[in-house]
Amino acid sequence: MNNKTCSLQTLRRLPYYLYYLRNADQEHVSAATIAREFKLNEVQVRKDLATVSKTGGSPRKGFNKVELIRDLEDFLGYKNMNDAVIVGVGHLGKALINFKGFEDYGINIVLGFDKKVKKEESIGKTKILPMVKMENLVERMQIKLGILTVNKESAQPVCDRMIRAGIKAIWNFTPHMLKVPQTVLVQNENMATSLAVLSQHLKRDIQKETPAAE
Amino acid sequence: MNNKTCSLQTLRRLPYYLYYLRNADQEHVSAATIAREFKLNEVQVRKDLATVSKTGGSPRKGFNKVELIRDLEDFLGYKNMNDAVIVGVGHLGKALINFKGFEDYGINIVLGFDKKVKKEESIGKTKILPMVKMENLVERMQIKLGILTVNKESAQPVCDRMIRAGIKAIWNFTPHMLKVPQTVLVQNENMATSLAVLSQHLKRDIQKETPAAE
DNA sequence: TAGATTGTTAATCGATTAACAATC
DNA sequence: TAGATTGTTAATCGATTAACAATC
Repeated sequence: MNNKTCSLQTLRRLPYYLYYLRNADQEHVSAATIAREFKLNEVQVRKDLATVSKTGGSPRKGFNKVELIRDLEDFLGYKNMNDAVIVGVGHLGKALINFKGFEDYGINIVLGFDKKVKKEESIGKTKILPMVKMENLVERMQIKLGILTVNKESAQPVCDRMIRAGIKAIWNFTPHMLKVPQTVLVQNENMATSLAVLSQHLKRDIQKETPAAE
Repeated sequence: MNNKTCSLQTLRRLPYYLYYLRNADQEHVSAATIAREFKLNEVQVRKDLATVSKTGGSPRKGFNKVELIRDLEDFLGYKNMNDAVIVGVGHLGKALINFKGFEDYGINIVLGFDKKVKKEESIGKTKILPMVKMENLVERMQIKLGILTVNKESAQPVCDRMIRAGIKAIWNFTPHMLKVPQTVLVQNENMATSLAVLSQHLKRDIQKETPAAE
């Protein structure tokens, strides 16, 4: 069992490695190759891999791809599927439900809830139910992961309800900064953050024409 | 004109401050208040604000809300709207086009392109056109920002076409690691990264029941 | 005035990078 | 064997936090 911890930075890089490995066709992959692919420092990748790999790599060859994939999946907890519910089935909610590929990340959206839904609907294999059914089902099915795609006005009240029902981790797509107890983790997927980086680049772009001397 | 630069970390925090201020109703806001709201260190917020604020805050009162909002918007480049195109109008693309609120971040999605679209369609005010029209229009309208929501197989080729047409910043929603020239910025919106943090929390959760002694 | 708050300089902390020995 | 590659210890770098003087 791999119980090592790693820094948040490392944790964020790991899915990239995993994606690369899953699409690679060599039998062995070296840290140097991965570093080149993602324009990262070689030592950094080596350290990252050292924390997740159980067998370690071999000099001259690198890491066995299949083993390393397994170790990454295990470390990231992708092995035992996490059931998730999604609350707020608007455009974004629908897009997430339709997104093929969550399974690759150990996520299984089992149910959706929306206040506008009056009686059971379906999107693919996912059932969409009225909000009133939420607490009961989350509790009974012992679901720990909630995806929040309601509008910002409903964000906090809906979040509170999810937590009361037993949700332990919330993937928050609203711009609202949720107030939660310490035991609950909120992962903000904040568009504004990315946009800030992009606008900044576009803004500076004009000035970059004349690079600073020395 | 505010040409100061700031660290990437700071840049990422700024949109949060802006959101908070836009929804605040006091006339003055102190760094301490903001720090409390986002559970950040007070000095950190003070420093962040110091880099963007032109007039600075006043002792005892804090920052004038309206001025600070203006300074943040200016610093982030939200003042002069960035026109953007979106390529790939599937579920996610549609969700982004329908997302009200990009205007708050200085982004204006003017056109969408999709290979499945044969003749002009519309989603709200946004026109969706066939892929073949892309290069020509991006070039003529001098659009610098592209949102990439195609499937991973098309990601690189479509990205190349966008760059050839003059796109300088790409908001990449595909899991593919795009290869781009140095002058082009790619901002990855990678679901896998967030999911890694969430799964990790859920996985560790079980072990946390018994906290380590000392 | 007193004290809340700003802005800044110095200390700390953590993550990245460099250097290098170990190994197949 | 030689050398590519791993894994680790030490040095560097940058960001966060602490301490404090300035000010309304």
